[in-house]
Amino acid sequence: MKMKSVTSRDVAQLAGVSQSAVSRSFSPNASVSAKTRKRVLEAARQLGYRPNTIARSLITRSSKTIAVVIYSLENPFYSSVLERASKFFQARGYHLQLFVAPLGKAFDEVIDDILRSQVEGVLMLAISITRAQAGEIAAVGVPVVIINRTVDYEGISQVSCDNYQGGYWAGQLLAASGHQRIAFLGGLIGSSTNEQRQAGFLSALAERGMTCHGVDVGNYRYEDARFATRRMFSARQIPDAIFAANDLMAIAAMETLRHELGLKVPQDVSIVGFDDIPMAAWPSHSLTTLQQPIELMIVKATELLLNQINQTESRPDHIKLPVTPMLRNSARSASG
Amino acid sequence: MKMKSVTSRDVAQLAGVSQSAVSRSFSPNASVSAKTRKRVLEAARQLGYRPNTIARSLITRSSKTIAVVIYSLENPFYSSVLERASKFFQARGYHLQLFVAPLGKAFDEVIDDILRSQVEGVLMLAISITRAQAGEIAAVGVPVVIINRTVDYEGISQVSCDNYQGGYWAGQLLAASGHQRIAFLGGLIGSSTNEQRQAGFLSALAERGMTCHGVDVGNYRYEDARFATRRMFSARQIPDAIFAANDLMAIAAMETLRHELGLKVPQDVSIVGFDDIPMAAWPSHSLTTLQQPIELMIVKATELLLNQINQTESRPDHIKLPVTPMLRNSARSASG
DNA sequence: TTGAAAGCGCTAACAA
DNA sequence: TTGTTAGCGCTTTCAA
Repeated sequence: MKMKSVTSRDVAQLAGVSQSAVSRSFSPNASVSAKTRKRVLEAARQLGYRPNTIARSLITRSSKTIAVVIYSLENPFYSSVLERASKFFQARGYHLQLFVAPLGKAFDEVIDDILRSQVEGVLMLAISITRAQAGEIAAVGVPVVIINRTVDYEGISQVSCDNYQGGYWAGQLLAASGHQRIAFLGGLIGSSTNEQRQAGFLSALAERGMTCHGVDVGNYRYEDARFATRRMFSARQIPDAIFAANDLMAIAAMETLRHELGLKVPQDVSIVGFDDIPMAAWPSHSLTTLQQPIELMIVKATELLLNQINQTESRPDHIKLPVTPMLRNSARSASG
Repeated sequence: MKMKSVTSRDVAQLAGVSQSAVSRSFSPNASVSAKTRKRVLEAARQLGYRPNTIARSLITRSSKTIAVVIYSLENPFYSSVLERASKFFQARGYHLQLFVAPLGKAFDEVIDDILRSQVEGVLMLAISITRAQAGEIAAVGVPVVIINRTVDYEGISQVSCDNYQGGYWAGQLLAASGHQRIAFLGGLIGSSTNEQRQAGFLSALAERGMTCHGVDVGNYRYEDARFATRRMFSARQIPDAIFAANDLMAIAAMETLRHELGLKVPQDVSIVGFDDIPMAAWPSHSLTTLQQPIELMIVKATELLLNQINQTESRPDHIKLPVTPMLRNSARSASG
């Protein structure tokens, strides 16, 4: 659908000025007389002229575009992050280019794609990347901030919450309230968040001389977590508490226990989640969980990115933010 | 963060060929000898060269970018739509530029912004636009498809489900099962989906000689719907059924009734929603609802957009897809 | 098949 | 403050 497309030249002609006068009239602080600018803007209006961002980007070498890479939007936590990041960047005059990361090596092509599109920064949400991939991006000099994943590569900024501390708190809560068989419902295997949450959790148990009753994997997804729950509760010795590595899985476990296995939460089984998605606060679930400081994470991540883009204090950084326990009713606090 | 940035000229020099040979080597079907291309690609690899998409766009006048405009991601239905649309376009070599539409007249600026960025198409998700705004976009000649909103402007394609039919089905179900005081929990006032769902609903009631017991507004949002529910149930005569214009509000109503007002669903109050978001199928909610054919909507919308972009059969079109009733347990089917 | 040359629409020196 | 000029990095004629 190509149209004639009005150019600054057309406007210049109509306004009876030079083409650069038109350009200047559309630059916030360029030296143009008010009179010229007025004439130009009027001519532009008449012709329906709009500066071509692409041509501008080519010459200024700044696309004012940030790539946001996300794995999936199934988890409302990341919809929320995406929405806020989007508003944040828009307010600062940046465009967002959305990439849904495919699995496997197709991801390399996405990286290539991103790099070709001349974005000024990359924001990755819960995307695990390899050192090689990190290096490839860094070589081009595009600032990257990863939210909720740790990558073993300096030169890439990271923002996450204190996953270890969160896991530790969950373990401590469940152990202290007399649970005997505490299980872990894990997220994506090998993801840093999952490992850190699990490590904190295990260490809290260990401090009380306890070990984890069992581990299964739900890949941070609802359906997978339901299967995992069924497996866990088909054993002879069933857990009396579950720490799930995110809320979506915690709720999946809760639903399965209550509506499929006839168990009561928290009377028979306590459940603790992670994230504090909106559904965790829905009364039906009333999930005890660890709240991630989503707003603060966005602010930090975007600041980091923008600072690197604008060279002000451009060192990459690793930021770890505190989590907030949300005590609701899915885990009993005192018990026999 | 500007880098030296390797250009095709650098590659040409290293490979000992002309700059245009480099360009050709990166075009799928250009006439280059295998030998030349190999030499070029090798030189490119050595230098870490990647074709600059912006420069390419400028000359080919095709940005391979689609703007997606969304109002909010609070409703998982639209996260889901966004995720699928994103995958769909990525698979076809398009980039997605995400715009979260602000309210009020700031939206005009977003439109302007979109138009300046030379996108090849615009996909709007549940965005209400005025005739004036539609005209502005159409004047530039950028194809637009709106999902889930009707706009009174030919030249803009629309894809939605049969909202009227869905509302009608809900009204019929509730009326036929003996409910006496059926209320409507509305979405965004003035939105076409809301009006159509309500109209279908009312007409089903009217056919049975019934009228709507009451109407309140939840703006398609969870919290607003909770307030609306409290208002509805503080009246002397409380409803014995609610049709909510989307699932998020239906669940909000259900939560409020069960956990705040001590009413049973569906025994005391039946609830029907619209959308069939994942949470509707969660056993706790088990929400009877109308499923929108989300996959099909995306396919149709993206096809429409791509066809218009590529001039093949380029007429704008209005597509209305059928909804599927999902009978779960939030509405009783027979009653006294 | 290849290279030279002409721009895409704009910004940014540089003079005037 | 203005116009002229030279490109940004690429694709695409046009000849060779």
